[in-house]
Amino acid sequence: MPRVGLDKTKIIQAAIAIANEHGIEQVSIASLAKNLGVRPPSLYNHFKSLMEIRTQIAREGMQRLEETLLRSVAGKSGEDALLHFSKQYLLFANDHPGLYEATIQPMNTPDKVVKETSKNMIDLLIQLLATFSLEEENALHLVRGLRSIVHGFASLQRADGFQMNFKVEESLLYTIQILCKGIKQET
Amino acid sequence: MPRVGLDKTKIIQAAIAIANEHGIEQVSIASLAKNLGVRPPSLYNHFKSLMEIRTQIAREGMQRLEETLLRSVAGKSGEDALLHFSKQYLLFANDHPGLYEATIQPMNTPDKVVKETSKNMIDLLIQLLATFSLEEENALHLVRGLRSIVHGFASLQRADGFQMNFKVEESLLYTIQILCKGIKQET
DNA sequence: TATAATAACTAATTATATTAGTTTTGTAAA
DNA sequence: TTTACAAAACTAATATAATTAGTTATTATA
Repeated sequence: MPRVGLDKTKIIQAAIAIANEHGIEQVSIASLAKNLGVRPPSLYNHFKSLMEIRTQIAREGMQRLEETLLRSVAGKSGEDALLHFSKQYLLFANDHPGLYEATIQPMNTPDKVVKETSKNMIDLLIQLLATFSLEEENALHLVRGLRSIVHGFASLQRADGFQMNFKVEESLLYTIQILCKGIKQET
Repeated sequence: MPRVGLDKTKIIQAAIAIANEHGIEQVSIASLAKNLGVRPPSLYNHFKSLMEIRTQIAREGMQRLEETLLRSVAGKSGEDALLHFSKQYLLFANDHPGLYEATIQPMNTPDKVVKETSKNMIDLLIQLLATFSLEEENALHLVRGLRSIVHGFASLQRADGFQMNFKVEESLLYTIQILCKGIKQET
């Protein structure tokens, strides 16, 4: 019975690797145990349940995404900021598909940390829109619109909903540009 | 052993009901059997696997959604058509949450019928954008943008991603209006 | 060195999908 | 009307999953 030396961090890292390679639904106690060279019940020394592991993945995902987005708009404003925000959002979903997947699913399962990080991202978008000096209610409408656009692109892209042959990133940025044209006209 | 008189239609109807009430992930051989008053293996006389049942739900969902959308834009064009399209898309996702959920998931699982119906919806959006006489490449960008918007609103709404207190439908329609403002300026 | 915490284990429970093989029912032909 | 057959529904069994209870052994520390 040679001790493997597991801890929460190693388990979550393995879980994220599985999620990114094979999808979040492939993260199971069984697959994790096999990957870590351990029997399934051993994982219960570190986590209470599979759901707790999934929630932890979601937290990590949200936090890394938030950091990425914050970095993407540092020192930028207006349309420029929105374009960089959107581009990095899409890239993140592309580079860490399982992690991104995990961040969406558990909006059902209300985890405090996940929800709070999500709220931070909304606040960030509100800040980015501030440059356009919209009426408050309209700004909130557009925050939803922007979230929908980036999330929509991220998930439809992953789902291969876009079967056309030219770049998805271009489409996203073009859409944001057109939206900004409309916003500028509005104010 | 009194025969219950199951058939594919009744099974799928029960599955859709479960999906709409409790989510697509709650549609299982076990839950279906219980609902239909039958032992789990009996369902295999009608479907090869659970996946086949889920695929069938997705097909139904896509077909009903397509019909809804076609009806929503009959006799309309331009911005008006886009607004009605979007509104009905969101309503559909709202009224048939499980059915809508089913239509998204299996973009991974490539089912011919589902993909074809999906393509029809893209073609419909292309038609709707025709009024704006955009360059072809830009029109394709915006088709993706529009799909992302409606899908983004539908899924974020469902996931309770929108915790603010005013109407989601308004936000969607406002976003579409702003986008149209931008489109008109583009051409 | 002895002890206490705990990592990892085995064994067992419950729930799931699925397969094989059996019984029974309904229908259609003799 | 009877017979025969296709198929609906069943029982029994297998495989895999999550989880719990209880055991053993390792490691850190007192």
